[in-house]
Amino acid sequence: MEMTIGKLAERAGLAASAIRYYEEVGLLPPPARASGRRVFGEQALDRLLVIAFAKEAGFSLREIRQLFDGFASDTPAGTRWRKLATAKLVEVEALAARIDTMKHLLREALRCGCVELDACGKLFRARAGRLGLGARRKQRRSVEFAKGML
Amino acid sequence: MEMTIGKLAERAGLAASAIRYYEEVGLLPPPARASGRRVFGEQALDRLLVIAFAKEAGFSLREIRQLFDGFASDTPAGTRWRKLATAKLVEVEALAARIDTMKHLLREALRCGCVELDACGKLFRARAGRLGLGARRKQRRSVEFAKGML
DNA sequence: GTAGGACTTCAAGTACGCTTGAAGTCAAGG
DNA sequence: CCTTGACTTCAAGCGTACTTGAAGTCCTAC
Repeated sequence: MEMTIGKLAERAGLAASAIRYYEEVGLLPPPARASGRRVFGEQALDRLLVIAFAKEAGFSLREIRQLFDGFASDTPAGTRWRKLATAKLVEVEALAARIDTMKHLLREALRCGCVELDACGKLFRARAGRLGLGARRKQRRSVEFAKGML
Repeated sequence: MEMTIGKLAERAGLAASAIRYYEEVGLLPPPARASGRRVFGEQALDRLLVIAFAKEAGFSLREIRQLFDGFASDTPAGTRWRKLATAKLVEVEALAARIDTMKHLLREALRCGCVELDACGKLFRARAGRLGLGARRKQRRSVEFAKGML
């Protein structure tokens, strides 16, 4: 029933350091201690499972905390997290569109017979507008979780 | 024909600091100087267009440099970059699948009537295996460019 | 001659999700 | 008693793609 951080880490498939980190950022409630060491119950594992699920679904740790906060002090009951999930779904769909663009670009590039680098550049000149070049669109990175790939 | 970094930045839709950064990491050849200041020709803009295209297609700056290196010392001619692009296409398709999973998870979550947080955790217990939980899959992040979202 | 604006360099900061290292503590086993 | 192993804390590091700030230089215009 009760376990040390090592056991919990093993069962959750995480590193112990990750669990400490989750605690530090408020994703996991501070567990009981036995002579300094953390002692976790089964609900800690449940929590980690929910976190894993949310991560899989595309939520950042910060967002997951908001999700959890939404559970606690809620209006009707489960309205807040539903809002967040819906918003995330929109983000994910936008991301899917983005991925689709990538696929098209890659296939297009593979079809073109570019051999020389700077020739390609000249090629792009003609249709630079399509890439938003010169448009100086301001970096609004509202899609928090996709940072690595914008 | 010749321009300062400010003009180039404006035409490319980038910040001047970004251009300096590209030069620093070897994406842009060091331009000529006039009393200390960088002086760029039109090909610099071409280069930036190619870089923008590659970024759009999902390549990291490091990968773009490899792409460029491939152009220089090549075997048949344009074989190396084609290899990289093909590999990237595979990565992107994997990513698309990942996004699809996210969509499914989100929709599933929205369908479920979870009201209490820890109840959800118990729910997940039953099918934890599906998430790879407890499997301790080692973080092999070969999909360099998608880091922000794993 | 001097103010302004655009440029220069270099170091450090940003966000995210952890990991790693150093130094110390604790209980059990030989 | 002393080693071993698992734990503790705290600080710093990693990787990506830049941005920001400080301090200095340079040309032009007034």
